[in-house]
Amino acid sequence: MLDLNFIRKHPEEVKKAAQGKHEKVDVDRLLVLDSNRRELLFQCEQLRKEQNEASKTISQLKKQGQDTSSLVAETKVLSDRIRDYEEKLRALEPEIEGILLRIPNIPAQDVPPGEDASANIVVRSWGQRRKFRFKPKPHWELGTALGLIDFERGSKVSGAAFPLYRGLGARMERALINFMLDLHTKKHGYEEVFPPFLVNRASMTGTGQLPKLEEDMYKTTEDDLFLIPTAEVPVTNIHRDEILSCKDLPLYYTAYTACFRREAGAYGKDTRGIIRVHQFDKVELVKFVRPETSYEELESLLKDAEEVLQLLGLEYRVVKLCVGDLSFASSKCYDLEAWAPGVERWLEVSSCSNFEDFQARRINIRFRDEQGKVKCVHTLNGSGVALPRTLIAILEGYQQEDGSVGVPEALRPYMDGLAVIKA
RNA sequence: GGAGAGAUGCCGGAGCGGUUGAACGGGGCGGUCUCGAAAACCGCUGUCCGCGUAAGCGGACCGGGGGUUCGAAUCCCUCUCUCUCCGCCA
Repeated sequence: MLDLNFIRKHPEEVKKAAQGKHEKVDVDRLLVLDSNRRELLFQCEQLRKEQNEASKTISQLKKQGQDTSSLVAETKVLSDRIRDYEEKLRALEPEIEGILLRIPNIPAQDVPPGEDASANIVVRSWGQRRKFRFKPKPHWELGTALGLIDFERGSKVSGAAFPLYRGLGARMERALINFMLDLHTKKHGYEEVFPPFLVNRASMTGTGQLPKLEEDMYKTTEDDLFLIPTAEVPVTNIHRDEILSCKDLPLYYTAYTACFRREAGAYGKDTRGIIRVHQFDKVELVKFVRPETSYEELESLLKDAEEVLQLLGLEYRVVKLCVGDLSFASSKCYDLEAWAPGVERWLEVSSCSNFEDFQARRINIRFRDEQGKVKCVHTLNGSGVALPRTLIAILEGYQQEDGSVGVPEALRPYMDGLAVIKA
């Protein structure tokens, strides 16, 4: 959510940002409603003042044993008028709130212009392209042949795009999770948290998934709980409605969670393998920081995620998203894409964003600075990293001509020293 | 799932429907004292919104939302959460 004050002062900037992100919002309508609201509020508060004074007088008169009936009658009229105003205000607020919640965050200065992913900029690349002397297979062939992934039984149990990992496949999944959590907690200084996988509506709205993406979420209608599409939701909401001490900042959290996505708009896309699935594992990084440090913090968060891929020996590139590809809530975002030689594609395994104060304002996370002033924190998050596509990059990248797959050195301690997965 | 109790400021904890933004205690901050510290004493200790360049003025807030009333932290309804007991259960 943007600061209403800021929108009042810079409506054109807000409109431009919304347009750049392909969001339709009626900023002019908001400004009209807002000015109506303020007018009503002022009137209402004047009346309340009168009412407060009258009440005080009544109280005093009663103590003196005097008759108050005429003043009470007068104040009754006042009270009714106040009620009128309150009703008008109450009628106005949902629409204001509604528009406000649908206005996207403003891209940072250095975010490149552009309509879609084709305008994104590759900032850097890491690793060497491996030369194969045979045609590398896609992961679904490798995974099935080695008994790591059972697609048929997964869909029997739950449906399409619910892979069942088994044997060393399941083991490698767990190895990856542990490896990443250990790296982020022991080397990068994050606190490990294990949050609930179902969250309430307030949390979903807080981080911006609602109201926009409701149809993309699994939900339990009975209890109005949502299955988290990312750990960002529960972890960022840890500090909802809190005022932190400046001594607490910065806060770094890392969390493993399963993630659930209906992928409602994506039917028919990436149907094979585990590129796009309804349930997947992810290790997430979340930061709460002082505003003036958030862009440095974004760079270091990105590096923390990159290190995962480096230690796994995976070729990847860092992509800076253009305005048109930037998500609703973020000011600036880098994607990490790992190379998958079997499907011959760059796969997005991480997305690292700075939201500035957009989420913090929406969910009320602030801090008290050294002068005692209360300000919004800046929030950041990034995947560190998402598992299925990382697993793809490993299986396809480490495959041998005989159909076996090498285990990245960094994972071996988590897999009883196993170096090769053979049929 | 059944029965009951509760939710107040940074924390603990009061609060006959009428100067209660809220007693009292603790913590924190500032000051006096001290070479320094402790102790003691004094003062301060909220957030949001509106108007205003500011000082300031006004309004709201005692879990959330409604209601009764001239007036609600206090009464009523409802929701959420916490606790105790019973049942069920990984």
